[in-house]
Amino acid sequence: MNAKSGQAKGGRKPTINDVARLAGVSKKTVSRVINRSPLLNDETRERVEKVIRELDYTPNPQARALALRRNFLVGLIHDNPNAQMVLNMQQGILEALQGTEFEMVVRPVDRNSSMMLEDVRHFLERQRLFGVVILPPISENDALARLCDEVGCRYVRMGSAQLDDAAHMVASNDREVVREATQHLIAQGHRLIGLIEGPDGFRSARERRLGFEDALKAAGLTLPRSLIAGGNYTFETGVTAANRLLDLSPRPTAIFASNDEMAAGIVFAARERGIAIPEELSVIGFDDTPIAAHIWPPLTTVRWPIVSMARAAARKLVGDMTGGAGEQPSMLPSMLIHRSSVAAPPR
Amino acid sequence: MNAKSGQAKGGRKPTINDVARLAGVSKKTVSRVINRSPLLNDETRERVEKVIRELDYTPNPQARALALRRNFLVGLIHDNPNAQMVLNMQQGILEALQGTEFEMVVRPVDRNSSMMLEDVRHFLERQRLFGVVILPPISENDALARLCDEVGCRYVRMGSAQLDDAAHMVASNDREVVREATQHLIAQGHRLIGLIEGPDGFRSARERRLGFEDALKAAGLTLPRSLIAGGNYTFETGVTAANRLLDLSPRPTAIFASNDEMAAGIVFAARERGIAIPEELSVIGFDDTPIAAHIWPPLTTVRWPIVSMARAAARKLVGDMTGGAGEQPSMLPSMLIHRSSVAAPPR
DNA sequence: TTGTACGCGTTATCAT
DNA sequence: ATGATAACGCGTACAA
Repeated sequence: MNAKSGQAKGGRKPTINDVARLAGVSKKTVSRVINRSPLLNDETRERVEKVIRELDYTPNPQARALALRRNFLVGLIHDNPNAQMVLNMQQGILEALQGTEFEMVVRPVDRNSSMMLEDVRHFLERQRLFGVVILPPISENDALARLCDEVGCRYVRMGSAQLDDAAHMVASNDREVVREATQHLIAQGHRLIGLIEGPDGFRSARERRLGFEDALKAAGLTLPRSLIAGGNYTFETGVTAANRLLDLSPRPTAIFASNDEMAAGIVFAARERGIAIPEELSVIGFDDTPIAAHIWPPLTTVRWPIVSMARAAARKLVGDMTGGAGEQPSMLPSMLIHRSSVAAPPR
Repeated sequence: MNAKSGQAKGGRKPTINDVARLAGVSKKTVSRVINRSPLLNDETRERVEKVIRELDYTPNPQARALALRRNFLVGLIHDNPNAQMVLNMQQGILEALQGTEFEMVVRPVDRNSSMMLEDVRHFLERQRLFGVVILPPISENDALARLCDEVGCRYVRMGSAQLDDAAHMVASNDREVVREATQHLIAQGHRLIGLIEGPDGFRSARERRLGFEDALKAAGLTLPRSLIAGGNYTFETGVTAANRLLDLSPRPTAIFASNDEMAAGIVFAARERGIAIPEELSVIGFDDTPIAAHIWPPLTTVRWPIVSMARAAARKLVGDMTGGAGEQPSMLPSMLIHRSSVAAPPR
């Protein structure tokens, strides 16, 4: 006679055996209830579910992971330097995982490390994650996506454009919304508009630049190379790039920066030089991170629907398990947020 | 004859059985090698380790979790609204976990929810975490710490003062460093110094206020109630509180804010009113989040050693396992960072 | 539709 | 010091 023949007691948490015994069925039947097997007598199911409720039974995740050779963990792979963005993504993912049996494990990677792919492979193979959500910019790495496929790990990538099929991608319409933003500047009367780009090789940088160019082209404006400054998505490079643009003569009357950090750098540089914003210089950023609203003047910027995107990505990942939150969108629109950093150019 | 009698092949990852067979020992012996059992023949150990290397064997975490009734996961419990701080903590924890078998799972909680404790209990009991790191301000909740004890989960709390014994706490010296910061203002000649507090019930808010008062008292200055404004650690409450203080007559010539967000609010409010910083108003913040360096003028502030604290906390948690990074400190000092928001008062 | 017997990969018990 | 055997809690062939 072993311990299991007794009632669940002594602090021991109830197991599937306890449920089976009390419900007068076999383990397998309980297992079927847990896993929502369709071929089950309704009556039996209800009896089992009743016992589950009474015992407050929850399946042991470790045991399930071993048997299924798959953990109930969703990984978040990122190499994003922007804290607010990463945290918003985490929030979105966690919202989607709310009430499910999934947990989120975070895995930062180093884009520039030669070991990156090997590290991730090791991670995925060892932990047997249910799936991963990959944040930009590392999400643009196709080799990483292929690696996930190889090791049999589901994935959803987030980014500024459709880099993958709908099942594996949640994107925003960066190009379109930047075109809108630039058109807004043009509509205010600006003709000499500078651009601070994101780093080479980033899809987001490219999309935003394309949108910028689209707007100028549509308005019949030319874009001299000198009005484009390179940045690295950091505040410091924003300052440097802004200084270069503000040294120009004639000086641009407006600048679009590919993200808020760099836009904050513009404001900083302008302030140092005594250039008034928006009276003498209009600025538009991108992301709508808190800094955009907290500097002076508050920045007109583009709001990336980060939380919704992350939520959609996570739902896409676990959707089939949790009984379908239905089809998840693969494209979520950004929108222009009007604050106080844009005005008509000085006359 | 079952599959295991063959060589490890066909993409199957090697198991402890493969190692045992090839090394000509039993599973248990391999297990002893993995778990660094002291009672082992050196010769045997080396033979096993050689096979482990050759096979590139790694123990299956899911199986270990089931057998040990303990997952190799470190939880991060937080209710912190400051993204940069949370992400820095994550970074510190991950640095400590680097190269170990541990992963980090993130768990935000709602301080104000009546279900908070129940949720966390459920989480801890289900996931059988190895341990958790608890971030402020939820780390100040003693009931949460007791809960961890109850369910047999190790924990380390982070905070602004020693709230627990050294094994369960990593703190900073907020009170002392705020005293220093305030003394710096006094040394510049300020006599009318305002304080924007953190929210009631936060230990950090209390410690920082005490440090502020310490300095005034030591300098023989009085602190009229009107010079203390309440805040909520948010930018917006910083603006509101600053406006109240700046309406005073005579107006304070310096303000210490209990965090950078609120300090940024002061700068914002001053800018709206045309009050020049630091010429007409000196400001000191706390935390040294990026915003402090990115607004104009760059903020003098206190740098919290967040990453180091988190690293120490995580090491404290897993230290006994990973072969001891030695004793971890329970107190890490903050330091004053001098930038451009402090000057002598106008005469 | 339901149950039996076994596998998942590891650690623990108790021998020797 | 080492090994045989039984847990750990759940899923799955395959039989009934």
